[in-house]
Amino acid sequence: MPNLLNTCTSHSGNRDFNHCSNCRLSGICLPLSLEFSDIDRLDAIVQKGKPLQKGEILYRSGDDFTAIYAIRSGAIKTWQTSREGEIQITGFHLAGEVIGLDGPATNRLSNSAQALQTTSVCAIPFSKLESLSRQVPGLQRNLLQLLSREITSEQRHFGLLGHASADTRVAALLLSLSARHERHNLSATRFTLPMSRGDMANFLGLTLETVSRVFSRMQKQQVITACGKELEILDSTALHNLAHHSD
Amino acid sequence: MPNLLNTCTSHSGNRDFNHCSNCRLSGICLPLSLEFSDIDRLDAIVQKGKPLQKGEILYRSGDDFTAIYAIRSGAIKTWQTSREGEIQITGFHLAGEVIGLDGPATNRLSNSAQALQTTSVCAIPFSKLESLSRQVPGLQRNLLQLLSREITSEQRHFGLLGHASADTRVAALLLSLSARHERHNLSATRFTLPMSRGDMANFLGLTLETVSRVFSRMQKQQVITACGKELEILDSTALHNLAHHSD
DNA sequence: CGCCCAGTTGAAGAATTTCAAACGATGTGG
DNA sequence: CCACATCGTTTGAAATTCTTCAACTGGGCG
Repeated sequence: MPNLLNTCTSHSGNRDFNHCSNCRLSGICLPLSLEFSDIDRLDAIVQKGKPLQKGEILYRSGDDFTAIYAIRSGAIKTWQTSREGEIQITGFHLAGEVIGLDGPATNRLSNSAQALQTTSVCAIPFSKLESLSRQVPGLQRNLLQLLSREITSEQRHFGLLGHASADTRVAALLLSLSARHERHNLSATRFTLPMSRGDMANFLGLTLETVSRVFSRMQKQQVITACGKELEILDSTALHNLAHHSD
Repeated sequence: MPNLLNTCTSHSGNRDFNHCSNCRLSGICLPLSLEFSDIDRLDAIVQKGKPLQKGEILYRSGDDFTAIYAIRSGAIKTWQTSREGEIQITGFHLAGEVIGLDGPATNRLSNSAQALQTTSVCAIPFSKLESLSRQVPGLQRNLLQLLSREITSEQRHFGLLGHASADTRVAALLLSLSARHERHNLSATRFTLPMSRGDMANFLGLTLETVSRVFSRMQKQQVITACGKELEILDSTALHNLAHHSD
């Protein structure tokens, strides 16, 4: 399918989608509730690169931290590797979300990031963002909020990983994806999963087989329909019940 | 035991411990590598309260977010409550660590915080900190670093919760506490656990009984000695091996 | 055409949880 | 001062859930 958000990349008009002020994600991205003039200043430091192809690596664990990345379209997975080489997926990130927030900790990225499908991102050089946010309080606030949200969303994930059944974990992930689609006025009940079963499993602290079995069970119970990565949520109430640790 | 850090609270001398510049935690706390004059400006907004007693609540989930808290001494646990009322402990925090970083996300605290022992904290009003950090780039950097470190440390916890055995989880927690004691030039091999077995279990995504069994096993294998909350690490190599998922 | 990859399904196994009982320390009231 | 209740912890045995190992399927692609 064509990447609508990027059809304007080539021409130089001022009113194309290639500026924060016209980006349809400005309502949920870093520019949120900034003045127009401030958005333009942010816009000036943001670098729009060419789209990443599926499988392309955006950055690797250990890379110098220079920028954070706002996802314009597509999907990215981030992960860490333990000393023993085991990987742990730390998140799936969709349009409007910002990644690289682990960088300021040590000035090196601790996660790696890879496109799960064709994905375009805005790179926001961090030192420039830092100095701009010193001058634009609203931007400073948004930046801190971004980091803090990452903290709370990870903490919410603790609950899943710590105390939830396999059904609950899978249901929670599906609902989270669903909700994030809805924010973009996309269908909350029908969408395609950007990641493999194995990725879901890793993220959820399960095995691939368990995730597959949960999918089968949910289909048998008419809660979802899954054909490969195409997902339809048939009974969102039931899914919510599952996500909240009932049986 | 007397709380040395607070013996000076009453008199008004300039060179007591009641200022960031003289706090023995300044090497790991927010003032890290700031100029003296800037530390004084930070100092001016920091509020040192009276110590919390064991069990006292510092803040509750849902409270308005007004300040972050630096722990001067003692220990604090933070947790969240799910919709169903299940609690998930999100962290144990020792001297030199900062909590409340979940606040900026929504301007309400999503965690609750409770003292696990007598604990004194500095409250740092966030709006003042925000404006001061606009003027002091080093402070802005430290603040962002603080949030980012929280993100990475939580991500590291994912690995444990997702893919580690009970032994590994417990070993990792003990080593984490040990390392944090060492930073304060306290014994890395002998200290008292501030939290209950149940708290450890909850944090690690296990049951109280499992944690207890792991403790027993580790004692049988001469890796640790645990008498109630008094812990001694006998074989730190073995503990490290356990923490890295071997058997 | 045949290989490979992602996913599904089955059966056996392992680890943790659950349920239950008992312990020691601490604190309270008779 | 002792009996009794409580709390945090330990330990045992059974139950459960998830994992592991293995075989099989179907689509995509050289």
